[in-house]
Amino acid sequence: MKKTILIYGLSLAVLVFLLEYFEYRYFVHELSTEVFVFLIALIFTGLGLWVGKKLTNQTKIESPPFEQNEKAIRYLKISERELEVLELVAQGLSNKQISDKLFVSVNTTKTHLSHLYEKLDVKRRTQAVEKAKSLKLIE
Amino acid sequence: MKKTILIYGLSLAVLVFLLEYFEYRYFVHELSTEVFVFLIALIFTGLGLWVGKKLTNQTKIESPPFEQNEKAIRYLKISERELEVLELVAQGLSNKQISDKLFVSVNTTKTHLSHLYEKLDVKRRTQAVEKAKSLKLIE
DNA sequence: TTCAAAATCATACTTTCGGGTGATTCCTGA
DNA sequence: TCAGGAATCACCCGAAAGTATGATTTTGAA
Repeated sequence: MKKTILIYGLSLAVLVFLLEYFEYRYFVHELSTEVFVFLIALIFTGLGLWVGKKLTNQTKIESPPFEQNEKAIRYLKISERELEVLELVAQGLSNKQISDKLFVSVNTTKTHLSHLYEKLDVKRRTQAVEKAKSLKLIE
Repeated sequence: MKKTILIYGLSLAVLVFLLEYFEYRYFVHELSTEVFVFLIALIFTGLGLWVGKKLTNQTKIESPPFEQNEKAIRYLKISERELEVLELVAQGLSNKQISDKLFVSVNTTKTHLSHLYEKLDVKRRTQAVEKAKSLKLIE
């Protein structure tokens, strides 16, 4: 951002400097003035476009990255382990597969899920995933 | 987009026209040429920014709205009815609820789902939703 | 018109989920 | 030290989901 503005300022300065340096009056008068104005306009339209692109690109890069809603997680009192289970559920794993990944029994996974459903106020895993994503608890 | 370009072109034309009209040579020579060039640069930088904003705004408005991947749907030979079921599954509905919404029996819903799982190459509804979303079959 | 795909439904069976209850261990903050 | 939350596990039961197979009807394209 700062760099962009700097480059823009420098371009302006360089242009003015070059005009001075080459005694542009003589040079310019060999071209038609319309052409000269047109060139300046073109160059600075380009610069404007470039600057605009730089500026908007930054906002684009800032928004997409996932930002977990930790306040909601705290508010809903969802524990670490429950969140882990939730993420695996969202990946489409079965309770058995989740249990194997976390090195616990299926019963444990089911207990975590029960608590999750209660906290999220849902009845099924698909709803839990849906809600968790809308609340940005998971990606 | 077309309008934006049109306005840009018109601005250029108007500028040139005005220069002619006011016999700009005399006018301009009363200002220093640096100032004149600077003004032109400023105006067209602004125009460039404006055009850039218009153009990127369009891409911003066009990208967020969901764009269904119809090629994938055709490629996977997923039928209309199957897609409907898929959407309802993604909303966290049970087979019973889906059946009621579509006025068919649970058996029918299950049949559609079986076909879907085969086409999407998954085993469970949560996986189907996951995959369908990543393929942009559904929102 | 004919053929294939799509949509519908059924029956039967297996697996997975989810609910309920209760127990143990560990850790932390009052 | 004591209460409470978190994590762990078990057992049972019923509901939901998924698999397999087969059948009928509708529909659209060749």
